[in-house]
Amino acid sequence: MNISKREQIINASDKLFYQQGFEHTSFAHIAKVVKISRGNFYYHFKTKDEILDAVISYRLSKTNEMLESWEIKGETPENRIRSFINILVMNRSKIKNYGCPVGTLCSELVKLNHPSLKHANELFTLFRLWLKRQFELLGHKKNADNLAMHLLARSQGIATLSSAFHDEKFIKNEVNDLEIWLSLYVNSTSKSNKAVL
Amino acid sequence: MNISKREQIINASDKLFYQQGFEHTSFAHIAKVVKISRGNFYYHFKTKDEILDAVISYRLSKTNEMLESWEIKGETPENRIRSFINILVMNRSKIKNYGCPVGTLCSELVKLNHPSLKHANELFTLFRLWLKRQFELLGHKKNADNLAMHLLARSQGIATLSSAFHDEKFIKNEVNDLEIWLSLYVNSTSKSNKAVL
DNA sequence: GTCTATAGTATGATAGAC
DNA sequence: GTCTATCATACTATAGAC
Repeated sequence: MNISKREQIINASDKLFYQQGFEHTSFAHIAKVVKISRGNFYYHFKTKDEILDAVISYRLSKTNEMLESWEIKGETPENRIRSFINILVMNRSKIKNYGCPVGTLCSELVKLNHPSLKHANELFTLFRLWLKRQFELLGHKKNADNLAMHLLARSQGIATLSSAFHDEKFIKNEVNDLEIWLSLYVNSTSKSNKAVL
Repeated sequence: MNISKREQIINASDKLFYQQGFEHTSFAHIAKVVKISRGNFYYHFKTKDEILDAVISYRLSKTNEMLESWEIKGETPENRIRSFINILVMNRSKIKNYGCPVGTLCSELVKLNHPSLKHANELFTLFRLWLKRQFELLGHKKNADNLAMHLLARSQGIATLSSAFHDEKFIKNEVNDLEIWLSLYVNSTSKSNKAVL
């Protein structure tokens, strides 16, 4: 199983951008990991922004795969949403160390006023639309997008504080709350539960 | 009213670190804003990390002042917590553009593995302990710290998504939910409301 | 496709004149 | 206290040999 140099670069960049941030990661650093010279680098990517876009595209396709697998695996919308909530627990160690890969990338690109922010944002939109559909299937037609955004925001906040305080246990506490929150929205109309956000 | 060059540097850095991020902001950039030469800079601060620490200390003292004013102004713990929630609305324009100054700084320092992360974290801790005290006064003795962390996380998530989607309206929606959430915790024991997180 | 060599720029930081 | 000049380093990026 041979993996192309290009893919190796994307994989390494994906990891490094997550762990060290985009700007802080240099060509030299990526080249060192992939074990190619800095000069050879430019055969594969002309600019650093090109790598960023490739990494975002890579993450988008991985995310799409994940959402599709949840779609197949989860028998009810509730179970599918639980799959989303559970990535916080599954990745708690990484999140504690580096935060959420989507949220921290977008935050950085916002500050850099980077043109690829919109591209990175598609990662959020992917989750947003997927969650929205699940909530619609639960009967929350009008409220679905708000609920999706609410759940995304809760997840982001959990990731931010977990990494700031370097606290894994906090994730479990909050995920527990999230699951209780979700159960209140299962098999209920959006009207009757408006107050329980 | 003369403001010292040192203070001018701290003010400018505070703003620039917030808007552009710490690493992305250079001495040259700060010097340009303050209108001093890059060389003169080193009379006031020996290293860039020294400025960061000064900025964090500055933010800590400003935050302390704010919390004390809420303490005096707010007649009930509920009102004081509402003051906290309302900074999201008050600063919604800045938050939309640059996120939360505390959260985004900590996120960046986490990625940089920067020694001043602990110092920056004191900003979170300041809010955390203050909120914890308010929840204790509301009768939630055992749950107070969890509630404080929960509220902090909710705020962080709101700020992150608002800036990622460049959406101000989302802040108002979520703040509305937060206020409903808070009202459920006013004059109630922690037991009876455990399920309404 | 991979390498070395190197250009050009910006950075953090220092020395010393005024 | 403020300035100019300068250094060493790291970076993105290019040119050209193999």
